[in-house]
Amino acid sequence: MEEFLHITGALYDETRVKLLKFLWHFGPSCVCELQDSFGMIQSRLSRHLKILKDAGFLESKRVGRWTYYALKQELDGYRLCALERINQLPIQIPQPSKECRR
Amino acid sequence: MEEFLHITGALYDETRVKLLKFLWHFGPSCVCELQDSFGMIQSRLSRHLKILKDAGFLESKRVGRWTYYALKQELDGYRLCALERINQLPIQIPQPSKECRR
DNA sequence: AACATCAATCAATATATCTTGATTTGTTAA
DNA sequence: TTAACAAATCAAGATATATTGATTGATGTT
Repeated sequence: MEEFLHITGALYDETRVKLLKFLWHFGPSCVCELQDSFGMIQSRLSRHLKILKDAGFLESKRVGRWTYYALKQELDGYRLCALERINQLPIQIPQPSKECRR
Repeated sequence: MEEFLHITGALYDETRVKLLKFLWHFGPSCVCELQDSFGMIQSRLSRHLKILKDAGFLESKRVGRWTYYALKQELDGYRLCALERINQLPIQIPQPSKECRR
């Protein structure tokens, strides 16, 4: 139960849904890129990324000063089902910011 | 997006998850039965049932004084996927109360 | 009609979550 | 070592959700 609520809680936020779709489309991104793309301050994004990571959707890798977040490769049935649904949603996600891609 | 958040919001609550599993196992139930089984007051259950209904999981039918809530027959992909996951969860759900089954 | 029963809704409080700005931690470059 | 940058964490306030008890609405019974 605890894990299920953890997952659904992570999915119950517009920003996090958009982050999942963004990462699906554009691949691993550092926080500062997401900051640029989404026009949100750093602490806000860090928090949402942490929630998605803790819920088992994302993994992170530190490269130098940057931390890259990406969808986990092996998503189980329910998480995958949710992700597929999210990708079908007709929602606008921001474009990746070019200057921050490294 | 709105609908997706509506669905996930409905799933993000322990009582509602248990209600879904209960209704799956024991079929249509009136509010007063759920009241007995779950040991919760009426307004609390009414509210949760309304949320599940509005999110497209339940339908209700009035029979005399009683309102029976039941899982919708035609659940789409994502709702069905969530429901299957819920039924796999190793959680305790209350037994149906015998005196209120009519 | 008067009353009892079942359910929905409302108001108030409690609890949880989100957002922001500031601080702290970790890394790289000068 | 100092400075600059990227990210994580913390504290405070704002917003949303949950719970309770009371009220209202609807149905059935006497």
